[in-house]
Amino acid sequence: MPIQTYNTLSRRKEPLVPITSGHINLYVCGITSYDFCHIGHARSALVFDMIVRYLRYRGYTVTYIRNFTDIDDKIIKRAAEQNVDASTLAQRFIDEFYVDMDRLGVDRPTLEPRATEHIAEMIALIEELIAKGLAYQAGTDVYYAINTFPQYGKLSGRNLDDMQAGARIAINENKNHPMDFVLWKGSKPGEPTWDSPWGPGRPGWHIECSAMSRKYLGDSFDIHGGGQDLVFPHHENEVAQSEGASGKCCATTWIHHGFVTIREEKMSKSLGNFLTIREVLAHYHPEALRLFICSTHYRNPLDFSETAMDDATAGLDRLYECMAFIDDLNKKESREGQAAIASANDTKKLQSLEERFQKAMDDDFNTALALGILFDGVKSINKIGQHLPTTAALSDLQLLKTVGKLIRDLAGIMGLLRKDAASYLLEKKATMLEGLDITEPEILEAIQQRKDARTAKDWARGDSIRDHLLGKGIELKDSAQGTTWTVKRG
RNA sequence: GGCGGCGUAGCCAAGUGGUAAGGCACUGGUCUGCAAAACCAUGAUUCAGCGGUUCAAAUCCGCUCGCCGCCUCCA
Repeated sequence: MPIQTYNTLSRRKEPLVPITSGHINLYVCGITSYDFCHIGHARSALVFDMIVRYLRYRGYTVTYIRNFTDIDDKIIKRAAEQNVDASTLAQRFIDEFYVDMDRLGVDRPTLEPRATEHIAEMIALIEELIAKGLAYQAGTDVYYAINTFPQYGKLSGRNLDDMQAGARIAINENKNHPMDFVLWKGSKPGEPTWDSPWGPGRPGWHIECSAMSRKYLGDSFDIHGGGQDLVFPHHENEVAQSEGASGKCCATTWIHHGFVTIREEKMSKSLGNFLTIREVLAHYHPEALRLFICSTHYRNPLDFSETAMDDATAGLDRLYECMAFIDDLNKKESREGQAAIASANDTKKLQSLEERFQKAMDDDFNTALALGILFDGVKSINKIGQHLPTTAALSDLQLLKTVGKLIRDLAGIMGLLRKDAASYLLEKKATMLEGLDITEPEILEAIQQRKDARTAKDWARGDSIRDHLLGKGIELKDSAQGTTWTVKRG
């Protein structure tokens, strides 16, 4: 049973059948680099990072191309405001983008081409379109004549008549048809320019992706991805350009992810209600953001809130605590003949975990369900761990360790559990401690005092020390191995 | 006006014809001197509402209500 993916083009789930067996060519529209990235950009990067990792886990080799738009109106405008040139501004925010991606642990794509490095390819493509009668020059601009592409609208599911009824399109005297879009714009004084057969100018937004996807992946490739807002006009126009030029289907499958909202409202630059990745990471662990993003299906809207991030953090802690328990099993004594604790039901559940995970992910990358399966595994592990005797059965230990490693590997596809569990918990403790009015030596001192009091069976004094710590945000846990402490959540 | 999506327990969220995963929160129990953590148990006779198809519907069809996105730069 092949992986099923929802295809925007056909509006349904379809089996993913690569053009070249065993290999997936993927092109994703990346950022326009003129500002810090917000968590909507993070969703895009994380969703496709997950998809690529899953495809590789399933045995495909993947060529993953993600571009940078490093020349565009917004970049020019922002650069002018800041009195720097456009390329300097673009480079600065590409650098900042990498800072964010590295903190999120996003793997680098195979190639990250930039628009400004592919001007020649774009010019060649525009010439090809003109030669085929699909584009025309008007003054110093070149436009795509959408009337020449009968299938225009097939990706976004709309037709020209409907769109004109909306009539939110500014009239441009140069265009033959109001919906024609620009392939090349003649430049105004002071703007970055490149020479072209139509005079000095710069490329329109859509042409870069057609030129670069074609250069690196060929006329036809497997998956083209991006945010839902790119469906129209960006991807619709890409289809017109690429398929107009090649006469072939450009991408078999189109994958579009949903938006991040804040207070149920789409987060966007124009609304000014966006949160940058670094603002979020100042308060939350990168993996908590990843877990949050994987907690719903990639096509659904996702509402960002403190509560949601706290929930995600609690879930991540639960996963790591389980991993820490598994790691500690190495110190545990075992014996071959010891009766096993694991019930038949739990054993069965744990043994089928990978199969269930795959089934969930094969169904259009259902990370929400996949996470549920991992948590279910954690529950079974904890249950067995709860009843493990001092000298455990070898079979129990083997089962726990095997499944623990499996959960870690599978969670890794979503970018989770990539840290050493003990380090994660220690770091977390240290970070949380920073915000509190107490230091670790003070806590350890208090624990020692309480221990002395308890040894003397002075429960009242022991409890008062514990309550005092709790008042400072420190929770104690007594166990056979001694007393440990954690920072109270919330 | 056109196109598309969504509405499942207090919150988040799977489930697209066979009798409601998982997480967070809450409550009771086990454990503990008392706690905490963990575990166990409990929670929707029900999936926005109303009708219809079916032996069977959260899942299919119709209508109603509510919310959201795209149609303009946008992940």
